[in-house]
Amino acid sequence: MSKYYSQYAKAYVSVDCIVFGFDDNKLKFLAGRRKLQPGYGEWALYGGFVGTEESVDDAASRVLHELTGLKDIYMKQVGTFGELNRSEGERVISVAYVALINVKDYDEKNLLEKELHWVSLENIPKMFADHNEMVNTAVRMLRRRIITEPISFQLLPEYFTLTQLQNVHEAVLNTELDKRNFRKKVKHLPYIIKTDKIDKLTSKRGAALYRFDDATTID
Amino acid sequence: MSKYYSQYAKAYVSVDCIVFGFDDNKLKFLAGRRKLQPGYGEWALYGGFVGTEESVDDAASRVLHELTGLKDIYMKQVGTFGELNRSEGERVISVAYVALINVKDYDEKNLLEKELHWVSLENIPKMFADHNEMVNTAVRMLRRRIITEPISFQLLPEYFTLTQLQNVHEAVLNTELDKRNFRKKVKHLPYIIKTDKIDKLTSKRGAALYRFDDATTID
DNA sequence: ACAAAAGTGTTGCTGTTACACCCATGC
DNA sequence: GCATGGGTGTAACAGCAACACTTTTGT
Repeated sequence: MSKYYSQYAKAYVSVDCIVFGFDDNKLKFLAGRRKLQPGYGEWALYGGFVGTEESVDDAASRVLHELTGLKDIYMKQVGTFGELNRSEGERVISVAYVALINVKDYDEKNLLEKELHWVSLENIPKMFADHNEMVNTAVRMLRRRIITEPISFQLLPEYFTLTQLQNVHEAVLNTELDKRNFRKKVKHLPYIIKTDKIDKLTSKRGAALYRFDDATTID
Repeated sequence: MSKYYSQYAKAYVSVDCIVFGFDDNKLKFLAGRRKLQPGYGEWALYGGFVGTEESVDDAASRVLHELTGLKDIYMKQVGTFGELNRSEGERVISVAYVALINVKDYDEKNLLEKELHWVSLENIPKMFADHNEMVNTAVRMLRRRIITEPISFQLLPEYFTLTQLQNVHEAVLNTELDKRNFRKKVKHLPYIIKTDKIDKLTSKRGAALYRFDDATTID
């Protein structure tokens, strides 16, 4: 292996994950107390360093798996944060990733073991370094995407009611939506499929359960 | 300076620039022949390494200035490319940036000195490493942005005709647009201002010149 | 019986598309 | 006078927003 670039400086490259979940009709994300210096004990996103034998995207997948126990979850690059002062001591450049999960799939044991919390968007604490900025960018990205791309169901279980789906949209967009208009729009979406299952838990009358259809998303 | 993370590996971090210009009614970008190993002589985007005393965004600004001689040009992060095999020899992670310039502001001397070319989107050569992917991502981003954000004028001189503006949109979106509908829409945009100047160069009758108004973009 | 959530249509408005001709000027 | 690009309006249409009541059933 020749060293073509040896006259330049290297930097640590890390990934930080904004994992969104939908719970209690609120959009929340996972954050914990930092276990490393610098910033030990501060609120922070869960992250990790990019290893020598993995791509940056693979590192994000790995870290997301460590964090959630889940595989193949929705994940997108948010952006790269490379200010000089973002981490004292050593130069660290961080690539932020957003992920969407169904909180029911998340093993609560992880919260205790890793001392993580679901943080509601209304109560975001001051976080380590530029992590607040990462979260803000991720939220903006999610808001843009949820109206143009089929991703909202990623925050729900396999089978969901239209009311739940609407609640997700309302929580993400931080607005109220008209029930009839919302349902009308959903009817035209090819990838939201009505099933013959009925949910009897959340209402006395019972609500039809829908599911997402992967097959119709190839466009 | 303590070394908190010393057990992890570092990587070279570079920036690569996709500089778009509009010329001959076509959308083009700057590319040249690579001057470094690996990949010497291959078609490549212009790039550079992130220095120890600059942020990643600052590095992109600096590289864009080297490349174009221009300051304060429109610039956005496209994404970070961190596959293992993207550059042989050493691990290099690259952050791609897109920039928009008015080709008339570009000093043609640079083309010769740096052996650069304006490459039309229709004739993109096979490029070094993942640079083709970077360009594709940048084009997709530009197409999305041009319909939602006031950026098209960045590709034009300070004063421009509506026909020129329409040509920019057509070149970026790779579609034909209806002249009357286009002009109707532009009339409603608060940041495109009609001036009393008239362009007599491109038509016998003369066309009204418009300009972009920064003040009305604060929303 | 009543509380609680599910479900359902219509109307007006707004923005988008499709479409064809006259205007001013340089040559 | 004619070729060249500049400039303009209208009608159909689609998508979006506003709006209130009935249904089902567990308690």
